[in-house]
Amino acid sequence: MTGEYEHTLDAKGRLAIPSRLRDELGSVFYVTLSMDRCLSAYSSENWQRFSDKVDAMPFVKQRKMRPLFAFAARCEVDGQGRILLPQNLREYAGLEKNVTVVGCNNHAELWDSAKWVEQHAIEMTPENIAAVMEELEF
Amino acid sequence: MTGEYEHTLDAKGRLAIPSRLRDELGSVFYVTLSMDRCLSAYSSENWQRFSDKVDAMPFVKQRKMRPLFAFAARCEVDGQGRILLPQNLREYAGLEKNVTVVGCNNHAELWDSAKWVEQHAIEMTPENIAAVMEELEF
DNA sequence: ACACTTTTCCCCACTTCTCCCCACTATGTA
DNA sequence: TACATAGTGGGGAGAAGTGGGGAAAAGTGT
Repeated sequence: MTGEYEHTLDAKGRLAIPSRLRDELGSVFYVTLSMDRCLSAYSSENWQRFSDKVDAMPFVKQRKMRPLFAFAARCEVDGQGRILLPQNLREYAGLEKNVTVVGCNNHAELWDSAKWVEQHAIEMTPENIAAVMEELEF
Repeated sequence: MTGEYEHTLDAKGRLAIPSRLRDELGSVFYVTLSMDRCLSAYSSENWQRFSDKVDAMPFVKQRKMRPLFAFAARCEVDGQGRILLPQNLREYAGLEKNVTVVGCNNHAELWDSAKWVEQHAIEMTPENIAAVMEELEF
């Protein structure tokens, strides 16, 4: 998944999924918390893989993973390609009106547009790109 | 199982099961004690798996598991999707009126809403989320 | 054994919210 | 210009959650 897409959250808390990402996410996918006060969306297959991984962990470790499940939402896209984003997730990520959807290879991230602009400014410098490529050994 | 759902315990001690979790828990499931003064609900299949696991343990260890069985309740959901929660379990978890049901991958947890808010505040910080994701390597 | 209380369970009624559908606009394409 | 696709907004049917009445079942005491 690639690209950044600016969308708006309507009064009912619905968010349109960019058509470019719709195929890759599928008609049912999962949204949960992520770092930096953003949300991550995973396709059903990736979520299942993740869920199985946690299932195989010892009990005490499973408990630490709780927030990722407690705040996860199973989202079904409606006829217009939108999902209904639960309130608690919107609050966590500070989503009000303008939301930027960012393609991140195996998942998509949802950012408050203003926050994304800041993050974006940090990540998009030639210095940072150089550092990234270094790390990549590509 | 995912998501957090706020519900109310009525005067008769009945608790509505969130419709999103109903399919996964089934029409008959098991509720027992858990850590942090909360209750855990397991589907019949998962309860069986748990029970088998304990069965395979040495005798002395099995004895230590006793409270989990002694206080477990077999719950059947009624026509309106509710269960009747035994008094002793309600007391253990301090459930009075407002209950939060939390989806935790392979089980659901029942919390007094006020207690959950505290727990929630600890787990939901970006730092904790970052630590969890690190551990998971996902 | 009987009456009486308490608990459990089934049914109905009301309110709220989710989800489905239709309509409008903007943008891009032939 | 006509057409298709993507994104946005809103109305309304139906589901979900909540509360309460009353019959059946279980427990208690005389």
